[in-house]
Amino acid sequence: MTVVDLTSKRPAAVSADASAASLAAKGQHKGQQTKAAIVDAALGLATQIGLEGLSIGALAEVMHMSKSGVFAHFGSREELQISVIREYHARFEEEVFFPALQMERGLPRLRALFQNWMNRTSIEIDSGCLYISGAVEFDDRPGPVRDALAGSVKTWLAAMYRAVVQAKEEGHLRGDADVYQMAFEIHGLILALHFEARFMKTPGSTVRAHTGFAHILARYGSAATEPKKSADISRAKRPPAK
Amino acid sequence: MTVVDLTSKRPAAVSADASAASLAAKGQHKGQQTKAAIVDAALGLATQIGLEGLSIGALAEVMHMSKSGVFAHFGSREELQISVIREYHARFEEEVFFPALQMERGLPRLRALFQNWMNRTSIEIDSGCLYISGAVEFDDRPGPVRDALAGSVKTWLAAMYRAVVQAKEEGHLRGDADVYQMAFEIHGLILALHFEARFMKTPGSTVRAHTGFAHILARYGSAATEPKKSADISRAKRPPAK
DNA sequence: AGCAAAATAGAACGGTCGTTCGTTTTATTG
DNA sequence: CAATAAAACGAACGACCGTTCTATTTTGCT
Repeated sequence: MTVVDLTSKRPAAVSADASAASLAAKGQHKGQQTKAAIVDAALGLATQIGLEGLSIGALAEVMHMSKSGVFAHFGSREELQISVIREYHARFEEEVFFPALQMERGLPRLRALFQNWMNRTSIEIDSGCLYISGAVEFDDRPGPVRDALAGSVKTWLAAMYRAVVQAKEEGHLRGDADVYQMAFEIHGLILALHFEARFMKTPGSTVRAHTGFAHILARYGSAATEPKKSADISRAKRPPAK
Repeated sequence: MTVVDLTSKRPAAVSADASAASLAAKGQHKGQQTKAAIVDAALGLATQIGLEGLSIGALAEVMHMSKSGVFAHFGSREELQISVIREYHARFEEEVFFPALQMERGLPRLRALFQNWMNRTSIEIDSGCLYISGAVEFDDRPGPVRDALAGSVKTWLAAMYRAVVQAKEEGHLRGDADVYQMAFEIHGLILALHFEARFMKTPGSTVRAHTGFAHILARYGSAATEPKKSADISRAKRPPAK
Protein backbone atom coordinates (compact mmCIF):
# COMPACT_ATOMS: atom_id res chain seq x y z
CA MET A 1 0.00 0.00 0.00
CA THR A 2 2.98 2.26 0.11
CA VAL A 3 3.41 2.15 -3.62
CA VAL A 4 4.57 5.53 -4.81
CA ASP A 5 2.81 5.43 -8.15
CA LEU A 6 5.09 7.46 -10.33
CA THR A 7 2.43 7.63 -12.96
CA SER A 8 0.02 9.36 -10.64
CA LYS A 9 -1.93 11.89 -12.62
CA ARG A 10 -2.46 14.34 -9.85
CA PRO A 11 0.93 16.04 -9.67
CA ALA A 12 1.14 16.00 -13.43
CA ALA A 13 -0.67 19.28 -13.43
CA VAL A 14 2.19 21.27 -12.09
CA SER A 15 4.91 19.57 -14.07
CA ALA A 16 2.97 19.51 -17.29
CA ASP A 17 5.13 22.24 -18.77
CA ALA A 18 8.16 22.36 -16.57
CA SER A 19 9.88 24.99 -18.65
CA ALA A 20 7.30 27.61 -17.83
CA ALA A 21 6.31 26.54 -14.35
CA SER A 22 9.76 26.00 -12.92
CA LEU A 23 10.97 29.56 -13.22
CA ALA A 24 7.82 30.76 -11.53
CA ALA A 25 8.06 28.26 -8.68
CA LYS A 26 9.06 30.68 -6.00
CA GLY A 27 7.40 30.90 -2.64
CA GLN A 28 4.04 30.48 -4.29
CA HIS A 29 1.45 28.03 -3.16
CA LYS A 30 0.87 25.02 -5.31
CA GLY A 31 -2.33 26.40 -6.70
CA GLN A 32 -0.66 29.45 -8.10
CA GLN A 33 1.98 27.38 -9.83
CA THR A 34 -0.65 25.18 -11.38
CA LYS A 35 -2.61 28.21 -12.47
CA ALA A 36 0.47 29.64 -14.13
CA ALA A 37 1.02 26.36 -15.94
CA ILE A 38 -2.60 26.32 -17.07
CA VAL A 39 -2.40 29.87 -18.37
CA ASP A 40 0.78 28.97 -20.19
CA ALA A 41 -0.90 26.03 -21.91
CA ALA A 42 -4.01 28.10 -22.58
CA LEU A 43 -1.92 30.77 -24.24
CA GLY A 44 -0.42 28.14 -26.49
CA LEU A 45 -3.87 26.96 -27.49
CA ALA A 46 -5.29 30.45 -27.90
CA THR A 47 -2.56 31.62 -30.23
CA GLN A 48 -3.28 28.67 -32.46
CA ILE A 49 -7.04 28.34 -32.50
CA GLY A 50 -8.06 31.73 -31.15
CA LEU A 51 -9.48 33.00 -27.90
CA GLU A 52 -12.97 31.93 -28.88
CA GLY A 53 -11.87 28.45 -29.82
CA LEU A 54 -10.18 27.97 -26.48
CA SER A 55 -12.23 25.42 -24.56
CA ILE A 56 -11.84 24.30 -20.99
CA GLY A 57 -12.23 20.66 -21.94
CA ALA A 58 -9.37 20.74 -24.44
CA LEU A 59 -7.28 22.69 -22.01
CA ALA A 60 -7.91 20.14 -19.27
CA GLU A 61 -6.84 17.37 -21.59
CA VAL A 62 -3.57 19.10 -22.39
CA MET A 63 -2.95 19.65 -18.68
CA HIS A 64 -3.92 16.10 -17.75
CA MET A 65 -6.44 17.53 -15.35
CA SER A 66 -10.18 17.38 -14.96
CA LYS A 67 -12.36 20.07 -16.44
CA SER A 68 -13.59 21.16 -13.04
CA GLY A 69 -10.03 21.25 -11.72
CA VAL A 70 -9.03 23.69 -14.43
CA PHE A 71 -12.23 25.64 -14.14
CA ALA A 72 -11.84 26.20 -10.40
CA HIS A 73 -8.77 28.36 -10.98
CA PHE A 74 -10.71 30.94 -12.93
CA GLY A 75 -14.37 30.70 -12.03
CA SER A 76 -15.49 31.42 -15.56
CA ARG A 77 -14.36 31.02 -19.11
CA GLU A 78 -14.16 34.77 -19.55
CA GLU A 79 -11.78 35.05 -16.65
CA LEU A 80 -9.61 32.40 -18.24
CA GLN A 81 -9.57 34.33 -21.50
CA ILE A 82 -8.66 37.52 -19.69
CA SER A 83 -5.85 35.72 -17.87
CA VAL A 84 -4.52 34.57 -21.22
CA ILE A 85 -4.63 38.10 -22.56
CA ARG A 86 -2.75 39.40 -19.53
CA GLU A 87 -0.12 36.70 -19.92
CA TYR A 88 0.29 37.53 -23.59
CA HIS A 89 0.60 41.18 -22.72
CA ALA A 90 3.36 40.43 -20.22
CA ARG A 91 5.32 38.35 -22.70
CA PHE A 92 4.84 40.88 -25.43
CA GLU A 93 6.29 43.53 -23.19
CA GLU A 94 9.18 41.32 -22.27
CA GLU A 95 10.06 40.22 -25.78
CA VAL A 96 9.22 43.27 -27.81
CA PHE A 97 9.06 46.37 -25.68
CA PHE A 98 11.61 46.10 -22.87
CA PRO A 99 14.57 44.99 -25.00
CA ALA A 100 14.00 47.96 -27.28
CA LEU A 101 14.22 50.31 -24.32
CA GLN A 102 17.93 49.55 -24.13
CA MET A 103 18.41 51.21 -27.48
CA GLU A 104 18.94 54.95 -27.58
CA ARG A 105 15.85 57.07 -27.79
CA GLY A 106 14.60 57.95 -31.22
CA LEU A 107 15.12 56.08 -34.44
CA PRO A 108 17.29 53.25 -33.06
CA ARG A 109 14.62 52.39 -30.53
CA LEU A 110 11.88 52.60 -33.11
CA ARG A 111 13.86 50.31 -35.36
CA ALA A 112 14.33 47.83 -32.54
CA LEU A 113 10.63 47.92 -31.69
CA PHE A 114 9.69 47.16 -35.26
CA GLN A 115 12.30 44.44 -35.56
CA ASN A 116 11.23 42.74 -32.34
CA TRP A 117 7.61 43.06 -33.34
CA MET A 118 8.34 41.46 -36.67
CA ASN A 119 10.26 38.66 -35.06
CA ARG A 120 7.43 37.88 -32.71
CA THR A 121 4.90 38.01 -35.54
CA SER A 122 6.70 35.90 -38.08
CA ILE A 123 9.60 33.92 -36.67
CA GLU A 124 7.31 32.00 -34.38
CA ILE A 125 5.21 30.63 -37.19
CA ASP A 126 3.27 28.22 -35.05
CA SER A 127 1.83 30.83 -32.71
CA GLY A 128 -0.02 33.70 -34.25
CA CYS A 129 -0.42 37.14 -32.74
CA LEU A 130 -3.18 37.22 -30.16
CA TYR A 131 -3.68 40.94 -30.66
CA ILE A 132 -4.48 40.43 -34.31
CA SER A 133 -6.61 37.31 -34.01
CA GLY A 134 -8.35 38.69 -30.95
CA ALA A 135 -9.14 41.95 -32.69
CA VAL A 136 -10.95 40.09 -35.44
CA GLU A 137 -12.81 37.82 -33.04
CA PHE A 138 -13.98 40.55 -30.72
CA ASP A 139 -14.49 43.53 -32.99
CA ASP A 140 -18.23 43.13 -32.69
CA ARG A 141 -18.52 41.38 -29.34
CA PRO A 142 -18.58 43.75 -26.37
CA GLY A 143 -17.72 42.55 -22.88
CA PRO A 144 -14.86 42.28 -20.42
CA VAL A 145 -12.75 40.11 -22.72
CA ARG A 146 -12.91 42.66 -25.48
CA ASP A 147 -12.13 45.40 -22.99
CA ALA A 148 -9.05 43.62 -21.74
CA LEU A 149 -7.90 42.94 -25.26
CA ALA A 150 -8.51 46.47 -26.47
CA GLY A 151 -6.70 47.82 -23.43
CA SER A 152 -3.59 45.77 -24.13
CA VAL A 153 -3.58 46.60 -27.81
CA LYS A 154 -4.08 50.27 -27.08
CA THR A 155 -1.22 50.24 -24.60
CA TRP A 156 1.15 48.66 -27.08
CA LEU A 157 0.14 50.87 -30.00
CA ALA A 158 0.56 53.89 -27.74
CA ALA A 159 4.05 52.71 -26.85
CA MET A 160 4.99 52.46 -30.48
CA TYR A 161 3.43 55.82 -31.19
CA ARG A 162 5.52 57.27 -28.37
CA ALA A 163 8.65 55.90 -29.99
CA VAL A 164 7.69 57.65 -33.20
CA VAL A 165 7.16 60.93 -31.38
CA GLN A 166 10.51 60.58 -29.64
CA ALA A 167 12.21 59.92 -32.96
CA LYS A 168 10.80 63.19 -34.19
CA GLU A 169 11.85 65.00 -31.02
CA GLU A 170 15.37 63.67 -31.45
CA GLY A 171 15.47 65.19 -34.90
CA HIS A 172 15.50 61.84 -36.62
CA LEU A 173 12.36 62.61 -38.55
CA ARG A 174 11.45 65.45 -40.84
CA GLY A 175 9.89 68.46 -39.18
CA ASP A 176 6.64 68.06 -41.05
CA ALA A 177 6.33 64.34 -40.37
CA ASP A 178 2.83 63.28 -39.35
CA VAL A 179 3.53 60.93 -36.44
CA TYR A 180 0.03 59.47 -36.37
CA GLN A 181 0.19 58.71 -40.04
CA MET A 182 3.60 57.13 -39.69
CA ALA A 183 2.44 54.86 -36.86
CA PHE A 184 -0.58 53.86 -38.93
CA GLU A 185 1.57 52.86 -41.87
CA ILE A 186 3.96 50.90 -39.68
CA HIS A 187 1.04 49.05 -38.17
CA GLY A 188 -0.14 48.19 -41.65
CA LEU A 189 3.17 46.56 -42.48
CA ILE A 190 2.96 44.27 -39.49
CA LEU A 191 -0.61 43.34 -40.33
CA ALA A 192 0.30 42.60 -43.94
CA LEU A 193 3.19 40.48 -42.74
CA HIS A 194 0.92 38.53 -40.43
CA PHE A 195 -1.70 38.03 -43.13
CA GLU A 196 0.58 36.98 -45.96
CA ALA A 197 3.01 34.91 -43.94
CA ARG A 198 0.55 33.12 -41.70
CA PHE A 199 -2.50 32.69 -43.89
CA MET A 200 -1.20 32.83 -47.43
CA LYS A 201 2.19 31.31 -46.64
CA THR A 202 3.75 33.77 -49.03
CA PRO A 203 7.53 33.42 -48.86
CA GLY A 204 9.60 36.53 -48.44
CA SER A 205 6.97 38.41 -46.48
CA THR A 206 9.50 39.26 -43.80
CA VAL A 207 11.88 41.08 -46.10
CA ARG A 208 8.89 42.77 -47.69
CA ALA A 209 7.81 44.16 -44.35
CA HIS A 210 11.37 45.23 -43.68
CA THR A 211 11.60 46.97 -47.02
CA GLY A 212 8.32 48.69 -46.32
CA PHE A 213 9.75 50.00 -43.08
CA ALA A 214 12.75 51.32 -44.96
CA HIS A 215 10.39 53.09 -47.34
CA ILE A 216 8.55 54.69 -44.48
CA LEU A 217 11.82 55.86 -43.00
CA ALA A 218 12.86 57.23 -46.37
CA ARG A 219 9.70 59.30 -46.38
CA TYR A 220 9.59 60.52 -42.81
CA GLY A 221 13.28 60.42 -41.91
CA SER A 222 15.26 63.62 -41.78
CA ALA A 223 17.96 64.20 -44.38
CA ALA A 224 20.69 63.38 -41.88
CA THR A 225 19.06 60.06 -41.05
CA GLU A 226 18.43 58.64 -44.48
CA PRO A 227 20.99 59.92 -46.95
CA LYS A 228 21.14 56.92 -49.26
CA LYS A 229 18.49 55.99 -51.73
CA SER A 230 17.73 52.51 -50.44
CA ALA A 231 18.28 51.59 -46.84
CA ASP A 232 20.04 48.32 -46.17
CA ILE A 233 18.09 45.60 -44.45
CA SER A 234 20.63 44.43 -41.92
CA ARG A 235 20.75 47.75 -40.16
CA ALA A 236 18.78 46.84 -37.07
CA LYS A 237 21.53 45.85 -34.73
CA ARG A 238 20.48 44.31 -31.47
CA PRO A 239 21.70 45.47 -28.08
CA PRO A 240 24.37 43.32 -26.40
CA ALA A 241 21.59 41.70 -24.38
CA LYS A 242 22.96 43.59 -21.36
CA MET B 1 -60.94 26.72 -45.56
CA THR B 2 -59.79 29.13 -48.19
CA VAL B 3 -58.17 31.36 -45.65
CA VAL B 4 -54.97 32.75 -47.08
CA ASP B 5 -53.13 32.89 -43.76
CA LEU B 6 -50.84 35.85 -44.30
CA THR B 7 -48.96 34.98 -41.16
CA SER B 8 -48.06 31.52 -42.38
CA LYS B 9 -44.51 30.79 -41.45
CA ARG B 10 -43.73 28.54 -44.34
CA PRO B 11 -43.43 31.03 -47.18
CA ALA B 12 -41.65 33.41 -44.85
CA ALA B 13 -38.44 31.71 -45.78
CA VAL B 14 -38.37 33.11 -49.25
CA SER B 15 -39.50 36.57 -48.35
CA ALA B 16 -37.33 36.89 -45.27
CA ASP B 17 -35.01 39.27 -47.08
CA ALA B 18 -36.96 40.43 -50.05
CA SER B 19 -34.30 42.86 -51.15
CA ALA B 20 -31.87 40.12 -51.94
CA ALA B 21 -34.21 37.41 -53.00
CA SER B 22 -36.40 39.42 -55.31
CA LEU B 23 -33.77 40.32 -57.82
CA ALA B 24 -32.74 36.72 -58.03
CA ALA B 25 -36.27 35.42 -58.47
CA LYS B 26 -36.01 34.55 -62.10
CA GLY B 27 -37.05 31.25 -63.57
CA GLN B 28 -35.54 29.49 -60.61
CA HIS B 29 -37.30 26.87 -58.63
CA LYS B 30 -38.44 27.84 -55.20
CA GLY B 31 -35.69 25.93 -53.49
CA GLN B 32 -33.02 27.91 -55.24
CA GLN B 33 -34.60 31.18 -54.23
CA THR B 34 -34.79 30.03 -50.63
CA LYS B 35 -31.23 28.87 -50.76
CA ALA B 36 -30.14 32.26 -52.07
CA ALA B 37 -32.03 33.95 -49.26
CA ILE B 38 -30.39 31.65 -46.71
CA VAL B 39 -26.93 32.35 -48.08
CA ASP B 40 -27.71 36.04 -47.97
CA ALA B 41 -28.67 35.84 -44.32
CA ALA B 42 -25.73 33.57 -43.56
CA LEU B 43 -23.38 36.08 -45.12
CA GLY B 44 -24.81 38.77 -42.88
CA LEU B 45 -24.20 36.62 -39.84
CA ALA B 46 -20.75 35.49 -40.92
CA THR B 47 -19.47 38.99 -41.52
CA GLN B 48 -20.50 39.88 -37.99
CA ILE B 49 -19.56 36.86 -35.90
CA GLY B 50 -17.22 35.08 -38.25
CA LEU B 51 -17.44 31.95 -40.35
CA GLU B 52 -16.71 29.75 -37.36
CA GLY B 53 -19.38 31.38 -35.24
CA LEU B 54 -21.98 30.85 -37.92
CA SER B 55 -24.39 28.20 -36.65
CA ILE B 56 -27.23 26.52 -38.46
CA GLY B 57 -29.56 26.97 -35.51
CA ALA B 58 -29.08 30.72 -35.38
CA LEU B 59 -29.40 30.91 -39.13
CA ALA B 60 -32.65 28.97 -39.05
CA GLU B 61 -34.04 31.35 -36.47
CA VAL B 62 -33.22 34.36 -38.60
CA MET B 63 -34.83 32.70 -41.59
CA HIS B 64 -37.90 31.57 -39.63
CA MET B 65 -37.18 28.06 -40.72
CA SER B 66 -36.36 24.77 -39.06
CA LYS B 67 -32.77 23.70 -38.61
CA SER B 68 -33.24 20.69 -40.83
CA GLY B 69 -34.93 22.81 -43.48
CA VAL B 70 -31.91 25.06 -43.69
CA PHE B 71 -29.51 22.18 -43.43
CA ALA B 72 -31.05 20.28 -46.34
CA HIS B 73 -29.96 22.97 -48.76
CA PHE B 74 -26.30 22.37 -48.06
CA GLY B 75 -25.83 18.89 -46.66
CA SER B 76 -23.13 19.97 -44.29
CA ARG B 77 -21.98 22.98 -42.36
CA GLU B 78 -18.80 23.19 -44.36
CA GLU B 79 -20.77 23.40 -47.58
CA LEU B 80 -22.75 26.26 -46.07
CA GLN B 81 -19.58 28.07 -45.15
CA ILE B 82 -18.20 27.56 -48.65
CA SER B 83 -21.42 28.88 -50.12
CA VAL B 84 -21.07 31.98 -47.99
CA ILE B 85 -17.51 32.46 -49.18
CA ARG B 86 -18.58 32.13 -52.79
CA GLU B 87 -21.36 34.65 -52.26
CA TYR B 88 -18.97 37.08 -50.64
CA HIS B 89 -16.56 36.59 -53.50
CA ALA B 90 -19.28 37.39 -56.02
CA ARG B 91 -20.30 40.55 -54.22
CA PHE B 92 -16.74 41.62 -53.75
CA GLU B 93 -16.19 41.31 -57.49
CA GLU B 94 -19.34 43.22 -58.21
CA GLU B 95 -18.71 46.05 -55.79
CA VAL B 96 -14.95 46.39 -55.90
CA PHE B 97 -13.51 44.81 -59.00
CA PHE B 98 -15.94 45.22 -61.87
CA PRO B 99 -16.68 48.93 -61.39
CA ALA B 100 -12.96 49.63 -61.43
CA LEU B 101 -12.63 47.91 -64.80
CA GLN B 102 -14.50 50.80 -66.35
CA MET B 103 -11.64 53.08 -65.46
CA GLU B 104 -8.74 53.36 -67.88
CA ARG B 105 -5.96 50.85 -67.44
CA GLY B 106 -3.12 51.80 -65.16
CA LEU B 107 -3.16 54.24 -62.31
CA PRO B 108 -6.81 55.34 -62.60
CA ARG B 109 -7.97 51.78 -62.34
CA LEU B 110 -5.62 51.07 -59.45
CA ARG B 111 -6.95 54.14 -57.68
CA ALA B 112 -10.51 52.99 -58.21
CA LEU B 113 -9.71 49.51 -56.92
CA PHE B 114 -8.23 50.91 -53.76
CA GLN B 115 -11.07 53.35 -53.28
CA ASN B 116 -13.73 50.68 -53.76
CA TRP B 117 -11.85 48.34 -51.47
CA MET B 118 -11.68 51.00 -48.80
CA ASN B 119 -15.35 51.76 -49.14
CA ARG B 120 -16.27 48.14 -48.72
CA THR B 121 -13.96 47.76 -45.75
CA SER B 122 -14.92 50.83 -43.80
CA ILE B 123 -18.13 52.46 -44.96
CA GLU B 124 -20.16 49.38 -44.14
CA ILE B 125 -19.20 49.44 -40.50
CA ASP B 126 -21.60 46.73 -39.45
CA SER B 127 -20.21 44.06 -41.72
CA GLY B 128 -16.54 43.26 -41.50
CA CYS B 129 -14.43 41.88 -44.28
CA LEU B 130 -14.82 38.12 -44.57
CA TYR B 131 -11.42 37.79 -46.20
CA ILE B 132 -9.73 39.31 -43.18
CA SER B 133 -11.73 37.61 -40.47
CA GLY B 134 -11.64 34.32 -42.33
CA ALA B 135 -7.89 34.51 -42.77
CA VAL B 136 -7.45 34.77 -39.02
CA GLU B 137 -9.90 31.99 -38.27
CA PHE B 138 -8.51 29.52 -40.78
CA ASP B 139 -4.82 30.27 -40.84
CA ASP B 140 -4.13 27.08 -38.93
CA ARG B 141 -7.15 25.00 -39.87
CA PRO B 142 -6.75 23.04 -43.10
CA GLY B 143 -9.74 21.78 -45.02
CA PRO B 144 -12.08 22.67 -47.86
CA VAL B 145 -13.31 25.85 -46.19
CA ARG B 146 -9.82 27.20 -45.88
CA ASP B 147 -9.11 26.19 -49.45
CA ALA B 148 -12.13 28.07 -50.73
CA LEU B 149 -11.23 31.10 -48.69
CA ALA B 150 -7.60 31.11 -49.70
CA GLY B 151 -8.63 30.70 -53.32
CA SER B 152 -10.87 33.74 -53.22
CA VAL B 153 -8.33 35.86 -51.41
CA LYS B 154 -5.59 34.80 -53.78
CA THR B 155 -7.76 35.66 -56.75
CA TRP B 156 -8.50 39.10 -55.46
CA LEU B 157 -4.95 39.91 -54.45
CA ALA B 158 -3.78 38.72 -57.85
CA ALA B 159 -6.28 41.06 -59.47
CA MET B 160 -4.93 43.97 -57.51
CA TYR B 161 -1.40 42.93 -58.29
CA ARG B 162 -2.30 42.86 -61.96
CA ALA B 163 -3.56 46.42 -61.72
CA VAL B 164 -0.23 47.44 -60.26
CA VAL B 165 1.65 45.74 -63.07
CA GLN B 166 -0.56 47.42 -65.64
CA ALA B 167 0.07 50.77 -64.04
CA LYS B 168 3.75 50.17 -64.49
CA GLU B 169 3.28 49.04 -68.08
CA GLU B 170 1.35 52.21 -68.80
CA GLY B 171 4.29 54.21 -67.57
CA HIS B 172 2.44 55.49 -64.54
CA LEU B 173 5.03 54.05 -62.19
CA ARG B 174 8.75 54.47 -61.97
CA GLY B 175 10.80 52.05 -64.01
CA ASP B 176 12.46 50.57 -60.94
CA ALA B 177 9.21 50.16 -59.01
CA ASP B 178 8.92 46.79 -57.25
CA VAL B 179 5.37 45.80 -58.06
CA TYR B 180 5.22 43.02 -55.47
CA GLN B 181 6.42 45.37 -52.79
CA MET B 182 3.90 47.99 -53.78
CA ALA B 183 1.02 45.52 -53.63
CA PHE B 184 2.21 44.39 -50.22
CA GLU B 185 2.20 47.90 -48.86
CA ILE B 186 -1.22 48.66 -50.30
CA HIS B 187 -2.57 45.53 -48.67
CA GLY B 188 -1.12 46.68 -45.37
CA LEU B 189 -3.03 49.94 -45.57
CA ILE B 190 -6.33 48.13 -45.99
CA LEU B 191 -5.55 45.83 -43.10
CA ALA B 192 -4.58 48.73 -40.86
CA LEU B 193 -7.79 50.48 -41.82
CA HIS B 194 -9.83 47.42 -40.97
CA PHE B 195 -8.05 46.93 -37.65
CA GLU B 196 -8.17 50.49 -36.43
CA ALA B 197 -11.60 51.38 -37.69
CA ARG B 198 -13.42 48.19 -36.80
CA PHE B 199 -11.71 47.05 -33.63
CA MET B 200 -10.23 50.19 -32.13
CA LYS B 201 -12.90 52.54 -33.46
CA THR B 202 -10.19 55.06 -34.19
CA PRO B 203 -11.73 58.01 -36.01
CA GLY B 204 -10.08 59.25 -39.16
CA SER B 205 -8.74 55.87 -40.17
CA THR B 206 -10.21 56.24 -43.62
CA VAL B 207 -8.33 59.41 -44.47
CA ARG B 208 -5.21 57.85 -42.97
CA ALA B 209 -5.47 54.92 -45.34
CA HIS B 210 -6.05 57.30 -48.18
CA THR B 211 -3.04 59.39 -47.24
CA GLY B 212 -0.99 56.23 -47.03
CA PHE B 213 -2.03 55.39 -50.55
CA ALA B 214 -0.94 58.83 -51.68
CA HIS B 215 2.41 58.24 -50.03
CA ILE B 216 2.82 54.95 -51.85
CA LEU B 217 2.00 56.65 -55.12
CA ALA B 218 4.49 59.38 -54.34
CA ARG B 219 7.15 56.73 -53.95
CA TYR B 220 6.36 54.46 -56.87
CA GLY B 221 4.66 56.88 -59.26
CA SER B 222 6.55 58.23 -62.22
CA ALA B 223 7.47 61.89 -62.29
CA ALA B 224 4.73 62.64 -64.78
CA THR B 225 2.13 61.03 -62.54
CA GLU B 226 2.83 62.66 -59.22
CA PRO B 227 4.16 66.15 -59.71
CA LYS B 228 2.66 67.76 -56.64
CA LYS B 229 3.82 67.16 -53.12
CA SER B 230 0.55 65.91 -51.66
CA ALA B 231 -2.09 64.24 -53.74
CA ASP B 232 -5.65 65.38 -53.21
CA ILE B 233 -8.03 62.96 -51.64
CA SER B 234 -11.09 63.45 -53.81
CA ARG B 235 -9.38 62.30 -56.97
CA ALA B 236 -11.03 58.93 -57.34
CA LYS B 237 -13.99 59.77 -59.48
CA ARG B 238 -16.46 57.01 -60.03
CA PRO B 239 -17.65 55.97 -63.48
CA PRO B 240 -21.15 57.15 -64.50
CA ALA B 241 -22.55 53.78 -63.47
CA LYS B 242 -22.67 52.44 -67.03
C1' DA C 1 -57.41 18.56 -60.94
C1' DG C 2 -54.23 15.18 -59.91
C1' DC C 3 -49.65 13.30 -59.25
C1' DA C 4 -44.79 13.07 -58.63
C1' DA C 5 -41.06 15.62 -56.94
C1' DA C 6 -39.10 18.93 -54.22
C1' DA C 7 -39.01 21.43 -49.95
C1' DT C 8 -39.68 21.84 -45.16
C1' DA C 9 -40.87 20.41 -40.46
C1' DG C 10 -40.15 17.95 -36.33
C1' DA C 11 -38.16 14.84 -33.34
C1' DA C 12 -34.24 12.54 -31.95
C1' DC C 13 -29.17 11.24 -31.64
C1' DG C 14 -24.49 11.69 -29.84
C1' DG C 15 -21.30 15.12 -28.74
C1' DT C 16 -19.21 19.18 -26.63
C1' DC C 17 -19.78 23.23 -24.22
C1' DG C 18 -19.51 26.01 -19.58
C1' DT C 19 -20.87 25.46 -15.07
C1' DT C 20 -22.30 23.51 -10.38
C1' DC C 21 -21.90 20.50 -6.49
C1' DG C 22 -20.38 17.18 -3.22
C1' DT C 23 -16.48 14.29 -2.31
C1' DT C 24 -11.80 13.09 -1.96
C1' DT C 25 -7.13 13.90 -2.24
C1' DT C 26 -3.25 16.81 -1.46
C1' DA C 27 -0.71 20.57 0.66
C1' DT C 28 0.16 23.72 4.43
C1' DT C 29 0.41 24.98 9.09
C1' DG C 30 0.44 24.68 14.24
C1' DC D 1 1.83 14.10 13.64
C1' DA D 2 -2.63 15.90 13.60
C1' DA D 3 -5.77 19.56 12.19
C1' DT D 4 -7.14 22.68 8.77
C1' DA D 5 -7.17 24.72 4.36
C1' DA D 6 -6.50 24.35 -0.45
C1' DA D 7 -6.81 21.87 -4.66
C1' DA D 8 -8.45 18.54 -7.78
C1' DC D 9 -11.76 15.04 -9.09
C1' DG D 10 -15.97 13.03 -11.04
C1' DA D 11 -20.55 13.10 -11.99
C1' DA D 12 -24.27 15.59 -13.48
C1' DC D 13 -26.96 19.51 -15.59
C1' DG D 14 -28.97 22.26 -19.27
C1' DA D 15 -27.89 24.31 -23.52
C1' DC D 16 -26.48 24.23 -28.08
C1' DC D 17 -24.08 22.00 -31.77
C1' DG D 18 -24.24 19.36 -36.55
C1' DT D 19 -26.52 15.64 -38.42
C1' DT D 20 -29.99 11.91 -39.57
C1' DC D 21 -34.46 10.14 -40.28
C1' DT D 22 -39.29 10.09 -41.26
C1' DA D 23 -43.52 12.49 -42.04
C1' DT D 24 -45.89 16.31 -43.94
C1' DT D 25 -46.56 20.14 -46.75
C1' DT D 26 -45.80 22.77 -50.78
C1' DT D 27 -44.54 23.18 -55.50
C1' DG D 28 -44.31 22.30 -60.53
C1' DC D 29 -45.95 19.86 -64.37
C1' DT D 30 -49.43 17.66 -67.50
